[in-house]
This record gives sequence, C-alpha cells and structure tokens, in this order.
Amino acid sequence: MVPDMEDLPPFDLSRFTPYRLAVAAQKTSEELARQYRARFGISIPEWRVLVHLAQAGDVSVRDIEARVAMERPKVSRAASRLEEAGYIRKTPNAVDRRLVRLSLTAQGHELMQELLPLAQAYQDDIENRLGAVLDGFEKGIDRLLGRD
Amino acid sequence: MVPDMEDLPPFDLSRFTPYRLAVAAQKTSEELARQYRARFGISIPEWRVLVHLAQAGDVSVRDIEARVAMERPKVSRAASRLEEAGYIRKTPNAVDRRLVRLSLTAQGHELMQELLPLAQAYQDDIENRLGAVLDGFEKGIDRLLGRD
DNA sequence: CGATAATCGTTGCATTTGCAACGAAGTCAA
DNA sequence: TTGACTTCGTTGCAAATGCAACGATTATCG
Repeated sequence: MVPDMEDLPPFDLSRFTPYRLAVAAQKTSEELARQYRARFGISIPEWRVLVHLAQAGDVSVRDIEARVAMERPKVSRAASRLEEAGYIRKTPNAVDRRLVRLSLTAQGHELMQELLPLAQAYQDDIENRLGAVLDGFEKGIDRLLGRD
Repeated sequence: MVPDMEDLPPFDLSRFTPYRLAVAAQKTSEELARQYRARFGISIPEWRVLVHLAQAGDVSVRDIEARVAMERPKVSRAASRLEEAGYIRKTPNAVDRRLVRLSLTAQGHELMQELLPLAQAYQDDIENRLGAVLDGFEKGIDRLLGRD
C-alpha cells in the first residue's frame, strides 16, 4: 500500500518554458559577460546601459529604463558606476532640469569599439548554433514578448 | 562635419538573443510568480525546490543544485525557509551523514497540489501562445542549452 | 591503518537587488 | 500666481545574491 498522501500531478521542470528560458538566458548572458567582465570590469546592467547609449546617442535615465528592461534605480546606479569609471558623463538637461542626459565619453566610445564587435560575434555564434531553427526560435520569443 | 569620434558599429540590443532571453525569462517567470507569491508566500527559488521535490521524491541539496540550475547556498537557504514554513522536512541521511534528505511534509504536499496545476495551466497557455512556432522554439532552446 | 584530499551543507561577508520614499522640477487648473 | 499633482532621478533599507571559507563527514591511497 501507498502512504495516505494522494499522488501529485506529473510535472517536468526541465520542460517548463519559463525555467528553460531562465537557464538559457543565464547561460548565454554569462558566456558573453565572462568575456568583458574581467577585461573591463563591466557588469551586465552596465553593459546594457552602454549598449543603449552607443546605439541611441544621448538619453535620459527614464529613456533607458523603458528600452532596456531595467528598473530606474538599477539604471541610476549602473550609470553612476559608469560615470565614476569615466565611461559616461551626466549633464543636466537645460530644457527640463529633472532630466539627466547620459552620453559616452571618449573613453566610453573607445570601450564600445571593443565591446560591440564582441557582442556581435557572440550573436553570430548563437545564430550558427541555432542554424535552421533560428527563425522559429526568434518568432517564439517575439510572441512571448508580445511583439507579434 | 562629424565630431572626431569614429562611428560605432551598428548594434540593436532588442535583437540580441541573450537580452531577449533575459527579458522573456523575466516576463514569463514573473507572470507565474505573481499567481503564487501573494497567495502562498513562495519565492521563485523556493518554487523550484518544491517542484523538484514533488517530481523526484526525496533528494539532497546537492541533487537539487544539479537539476535546478541553482547554486548550493541558494538551494540551502531556500530549503531553510521552506522548512521554517512547514512545507519540507530535513532529515539526516543515515548512510552518508554529510547528506541531508529533503522531503515534502503533508502541508507541502497539499501546497503542491495547488501549485502544480497552476504551473501546468501556465505552460499550456504558453504553448497556445506559441502555436505553430512551438516546435522550432523549443528546439532552439535545446540547442542553446547544449542538449542537441 | 593513517594522513591527505574531496564532498556536503551551511554560514559570513560584501555586493546587488527591489521597493518605497524623498527632494527637486515641471504641469495643470482654478 | 498658487497649490495640488505628476514626473525625474536618487537614496535608504531590508532582503537576496555570489563567493569564499568553514566544520563535519567520507573517500582515496600510500
């Protein structure tokens, strides 16, 4: 006889999509982060801020918050660390003095000339790994992100 | 004329796979976690431990660490919180006294009878959202996870 | 055997995080 | 103009995290 606990419904964590996404995200982010963390002392939040700055030019903290999927305090602290490291500059916006305008310094610009090719190479690597399933894979993520 | 900073290579963060995975993982995990966090006071690490326990029966901390993609201290603390909440029990392993055997209590068993259907329903929902691209999507994650 | 190395789970500690609250600045309407 | 309300970015604080180190136990091998 079985103990008097009723059986639980079967459930396979290793097939659970949110879990799989979390593991895949952690693995891929970490694979790339290893390449720049030691060399440049940049964390993942800082990397995101830098990339958005390189791509979008001058922006406010709130602007980054919206496009980089990070909460404001996280952006703010990442920006402060980057400023202290000399990679970005914060200047007050003359029109709306609540806003802070973030921009790359020359040093930050140089940094991004190293970081961006690294990231692009990693993206190319991922797309090679995905091969024929790349299309369905990216479409799937789009659906989950709600950008059909 | 352009300022004397050379142009940066183009790079679109919103198409960068590690970033997309991170956002998708956060969104889906959070959508589900909202459903149980308030009701049961369970965090995501705790949820993972519980699910693995429900699926695999009694296990050690190291066992969970390997199968749930969490580091040992994280598993250990999640287990301690779950024990304090009365959902799991820690008993010493008689054969190897370094090991701790984690197992669901009756209360934990009841909890899982609510949590597992919730998770399964969410998984079904995700698969519906993915529709025809489900297959390619899951194959893609498999490749990234290195389980070809 | 006995000593060294390896493993298990936990804990200390510094850092990061999430959330709420804050001051400063701007908006809006009376 | 003034007063209430909103928005921006930062900071305080409690909780969570990652990493190293620890005691306890077991494995390995001379």
